[in-house]
Amino acid sequence: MDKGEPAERLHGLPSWLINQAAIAAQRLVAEALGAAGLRRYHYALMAVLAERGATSQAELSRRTTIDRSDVVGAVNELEERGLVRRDPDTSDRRRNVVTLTPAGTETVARLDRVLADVQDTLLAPLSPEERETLVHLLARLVAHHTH
Amino acid sequence: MDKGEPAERLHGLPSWLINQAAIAAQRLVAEALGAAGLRRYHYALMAVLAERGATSQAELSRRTTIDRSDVVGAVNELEERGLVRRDPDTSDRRRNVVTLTPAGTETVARLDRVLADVQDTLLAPLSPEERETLVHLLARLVAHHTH
DNA sequence: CTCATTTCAGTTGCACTGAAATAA
DNA sequence: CTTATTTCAGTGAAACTGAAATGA
Repeated sequence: MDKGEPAERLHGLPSWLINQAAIAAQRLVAEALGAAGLRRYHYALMAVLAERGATSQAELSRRTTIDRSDVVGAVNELEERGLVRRDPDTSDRRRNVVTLTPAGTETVARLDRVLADVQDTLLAPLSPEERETLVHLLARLVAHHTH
Repeated sequence: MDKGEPAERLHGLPSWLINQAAIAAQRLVAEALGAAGLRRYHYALMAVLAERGATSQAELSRRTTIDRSDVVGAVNELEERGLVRRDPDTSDRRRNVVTLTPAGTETVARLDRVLADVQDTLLAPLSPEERETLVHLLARLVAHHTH
């Protein structure tokens, strides 16, 4: 597709590299999830539900960093597809409690495997030690900028 | 703002970490460039022009990874602000040759410094060696996924 | 009263697609 | 005839903003 190297000026900017890496990552992830008719937000929400069980929408927002208002829409779509249930919380009537359905549990387990493969494709050029280093450095960056 | 740690399931996904890092990076960059009334695409184009001098739009697209059609719009906006000129290429009449104006040269030099500060803020939690490692690993990832 | 939760309505920048017109 | 360049028109996911309604 594109010949012609990216400019050195941009290539030397960490923010640009991170962004280009994110574009590659998102393309691979979108492709993989798209095969299941889902998007990134859907998986993120289901992953949290698989990990924590029944969770309110506000809590889903915090655990995924997806905005509260976007959680609404994504949960709607998951509900339509029969992958989650949304029930009123009896102990706090402001809240909805979201739960994976059996179909949702099955789907997220399958997507876990699909996404594991995606990680492998994404990190293909790096050795296991380098992958670990990268993940560690990114985790520290992310922690620093989200606290 | 947000208490509540991100889910472990997501935190263990390199693609998720890269994405979160990109969100932080883009927020800082957008904030810095926004003060000058510009966006990321504008800087990327001007950085290439500063580095290479007069360049066609198709070549700008390749060097920035910005889509050809988006280059059109961004160059329009830079032209309106008097930061670049767009002249027909006499030797290939399909092409436009884009050049930085004196004001553009001045602006991009200023933004270079602003963005250098942004990189420092972005990488704040990492030591100089760690920054180098991160940049190196990301560069290899990006190279692998854009060739 | 203040704060948290859900929801709606809207915005913005970014990445991308498809196709037309022009010219190499 | 095929390919490259510019441009237009439009799409889509993602991240975000502001505010209303409800209830702790």
